[in-house]
Amino acid sequence: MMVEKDQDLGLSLSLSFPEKVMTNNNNMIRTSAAADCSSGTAKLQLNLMPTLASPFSHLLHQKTPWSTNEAFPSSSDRNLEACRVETRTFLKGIDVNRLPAAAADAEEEAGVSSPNSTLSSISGKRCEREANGEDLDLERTSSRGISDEEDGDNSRKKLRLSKDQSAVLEESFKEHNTLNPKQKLALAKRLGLRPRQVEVWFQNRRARTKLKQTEVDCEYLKRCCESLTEENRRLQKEVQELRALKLSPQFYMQMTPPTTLTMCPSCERVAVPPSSSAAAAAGTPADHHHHQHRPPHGMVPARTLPFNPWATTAAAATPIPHRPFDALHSRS
DNA sequence: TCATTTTACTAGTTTACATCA
DNA sequence: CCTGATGTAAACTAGTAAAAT
Repeated sequence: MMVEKDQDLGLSLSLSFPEKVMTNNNNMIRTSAAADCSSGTAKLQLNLMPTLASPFSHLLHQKTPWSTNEAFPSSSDRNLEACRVETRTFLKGIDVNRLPAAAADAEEEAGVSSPNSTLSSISGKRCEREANGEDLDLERTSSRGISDEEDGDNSRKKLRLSKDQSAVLEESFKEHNTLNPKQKLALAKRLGLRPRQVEVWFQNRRARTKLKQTEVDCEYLKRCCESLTEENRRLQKEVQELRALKLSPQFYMQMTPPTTLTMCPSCERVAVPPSSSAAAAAGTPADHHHHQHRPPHGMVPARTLPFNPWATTAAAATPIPHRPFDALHSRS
């Protein structure tokens, strides 16, 4: 899990989306997530890859848990559904999805690759193609694999795919989430489906994939937002406390103005200017270390105070905590 | 180079079907 | 057993972008 490292998210989070994720049709779905889809949306298991700049940019072709049959949607649901379909099929004694061989061959011979231009399509730009009434009739009959009397009404029958058909389609989808015309025809022939059905299945499958991805992305961004909000809250509080301390006269009298402070980039200790006699007498960082700590060029101290609460002394050799505020707390 | 057509896709919707209370 | 609500998947529609003509 990437988001469990909240402290990493705090300041160095990069929320970049994959390039063209929503614009390039071909690449769009290739973004994927390693989500545990067996749990739907509630238990999204973010497997967001920390090595990538964007957690959303891993490819679908990578084997993700939920791109497999058993994980998407859920193994139980799918198996259950498959069992249902199988039972139905068995009871009916005929697989209604099976396309009559002649029809399948006819469609294959047509060699049409376009979804909407396929004669198999009753949808899409159908009206433009309705001139081919003969082929449409063939389509209508063969697509349902049912008798002509049922074909009379305009209600479209939705025929669930069998377990085997779904499995093969899933397998194929794992290999490539889009199909070229040849693959589509081959798959349709193998499964006894119309190419249009195979195509629709892939379209819907891509849509489901994307939906899942969106859910994962949403979850991730939500967590990022929470983390950043928390960090922001913490920093605001810190600022407030620092301001309060700064306004306190007691503190103010003891404190060297921040402009006189410098921090050694190598040891991250705060140094006082060498002009400070008190600091020099106390054996200040200047002599604990390999080089002189001076205020940055052009930074003239507004005033020199005898005691610098932030400066380390030789006696107190412990490194100053990274945050001055923490140092102040530890002193009190 | 520009206009038109074709192709392949997406997002959103509809519909049929299964399940469950 | 019936019925309505609900979820899911197959199928559809409208639209877009890119390639082809």
